[in-house]
Amino acid sequence: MENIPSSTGTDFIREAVAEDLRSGRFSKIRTRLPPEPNGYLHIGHVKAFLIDYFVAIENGGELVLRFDDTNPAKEELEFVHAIQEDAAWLGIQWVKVTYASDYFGKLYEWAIKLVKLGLAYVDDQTPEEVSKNRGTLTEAGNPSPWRGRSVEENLDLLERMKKGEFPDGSRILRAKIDMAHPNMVMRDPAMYRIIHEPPHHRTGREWCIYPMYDWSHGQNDSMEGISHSLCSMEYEIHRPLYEWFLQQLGEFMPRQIEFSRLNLSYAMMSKRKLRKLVETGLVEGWDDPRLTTLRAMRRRGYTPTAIIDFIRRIGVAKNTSWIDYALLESCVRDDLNKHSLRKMAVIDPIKVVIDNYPDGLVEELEAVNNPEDPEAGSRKVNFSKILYIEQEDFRESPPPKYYRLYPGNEVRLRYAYFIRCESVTKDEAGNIVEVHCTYDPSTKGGDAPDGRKVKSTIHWVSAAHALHAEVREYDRLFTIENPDDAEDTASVINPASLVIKPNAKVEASLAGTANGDKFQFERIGYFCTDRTSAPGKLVFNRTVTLKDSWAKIEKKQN
RNA sequence: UGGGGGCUCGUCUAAUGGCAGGACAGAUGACUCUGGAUCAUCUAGUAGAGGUUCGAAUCCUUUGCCCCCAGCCA
Repeated sequence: MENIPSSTGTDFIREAVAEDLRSGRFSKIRTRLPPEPNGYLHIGHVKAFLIDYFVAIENGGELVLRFDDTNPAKEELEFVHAIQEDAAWLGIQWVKVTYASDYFGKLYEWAIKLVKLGLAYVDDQTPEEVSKNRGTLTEAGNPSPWRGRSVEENLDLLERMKKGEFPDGSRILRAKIDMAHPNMVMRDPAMYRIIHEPPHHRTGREWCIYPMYDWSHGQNDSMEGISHSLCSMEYEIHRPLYEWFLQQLGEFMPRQIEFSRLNLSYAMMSKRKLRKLVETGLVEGWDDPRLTTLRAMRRRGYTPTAIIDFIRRIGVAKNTSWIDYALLESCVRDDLNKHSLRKMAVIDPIKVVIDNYPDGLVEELEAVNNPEDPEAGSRKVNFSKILYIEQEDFRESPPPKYYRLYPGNEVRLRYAYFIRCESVTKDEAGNIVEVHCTYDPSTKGGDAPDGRKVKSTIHWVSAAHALHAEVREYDRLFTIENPDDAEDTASVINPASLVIKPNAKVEASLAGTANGDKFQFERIGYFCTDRTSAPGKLVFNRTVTLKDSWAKIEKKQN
């Protein structure tokens, strides 16, 4: 996959892995991608995924995609497909796809082993009792009255739990560790709980008990021969338990290493809140281009290269960090600048009439496709007497430092001619309906033979040849940096996060564009063709704006 | 308050006892047929206090602040 840049530099995880290889602790690197199929992938997952992927391939190792499907109440087949599709789009490659549920049988055998070792027991307490007896952060918990059951009774009860003899919530299997442990995770953690409904999306009704994360993840890692189980910081306190289980079982022990998760400003990362956002219709769906799900970013026009570059640039560490959304945008601009074709598009048109240009004449002018890439070649654009330019590019009374078109000023029409504004015509309400200009025929192509300069070049389209289009301008979805913290999501939605421009005019070469095509509309920004676009009804999404230093100047002036 | 983790320019991140560097953001300028891109320059940081050392972001002591953990979620 050509769009996977090899990652550079090092970090504490790569150093640890290299050291493990040197010391012989592991001879082959195998990592795993552990998504739970209960939602769509978002930018937060991408960091973890790419660390797993790159750590594997940089060391000649391999990656296993393992779905963590241990809770039938939350997981759906739909997400199993969507996750693979999104991860593949990013360019991640795995040697095989597995499921935690593939190992339910073996895991059950291991549980029996622990019971026989006297290290696990069936607890009949209600969930409330279990919770109450766990103690608090500062007080030890109380042992369950069922903690002392015989191995035989535990074995019998576990078998019957598995067969479905008991209702949900009536019993659990717990590890017997230490109810007074200062780390709450070690206070006799639950291993299996009883769940009858709904049936599991892969194993159906075969099982009535399902393992908890702690009693599944490490065991699966071990069974699959994972060398490094890389995860986020919140699992750090689970590591003692991860190691305890495998030690008691005497099984192969992978190394768990934790790193800080990605926090991105203005992005919603909470799966629960994200789902609610979609379900309440505040956004168009999981691929609404304002979201930071992978499919939304794809629809917005973000590229795998840009996203991977972004992850590379933020680094890997253990600090709690908040990444500025501007960094992501910078990566997107970087990639798109190098690779996207330039087009002329006028989003808020105003009519320009070239008074001294011959009626009916149409000229074909040469326009460069991508100044960053000579191999992209050039194209022809039609020029004629009546044009559209951007409303912003004309001012009847210009502010200081405004170099664009205004009465008496001369500018260049990109790849065409120098024009000078002579007058404007207005309707009864005083709105400008036409800007009248004259052109200098000797400046054809954009250069004046007498060597005179203009301070500004503006884009344009020929009215007779332009295509009609709808342009969707996106901005950050939220008004606050951390929308996950907002009590009421609806109240922090940025009302200007989507502005639909229904009357855009674009150059004729855009006629055959299809879903996902990416362009730079010169002087405006990067855009891509939306999936709802059709030949007679073009729709473009704004991926990201160009940097706009005039907007900055103007803002300062106000 | 118990346990675990963290604290370096505004934001991320390097420096592994020896010149605190890079990126994004910001500022200024050069260049330009995109007020884009590019290039150059600048601004800006070791949480506080002690100590060890010729030398400390790094080692020690101590204080402060932030994050995570009391699901039969992952």
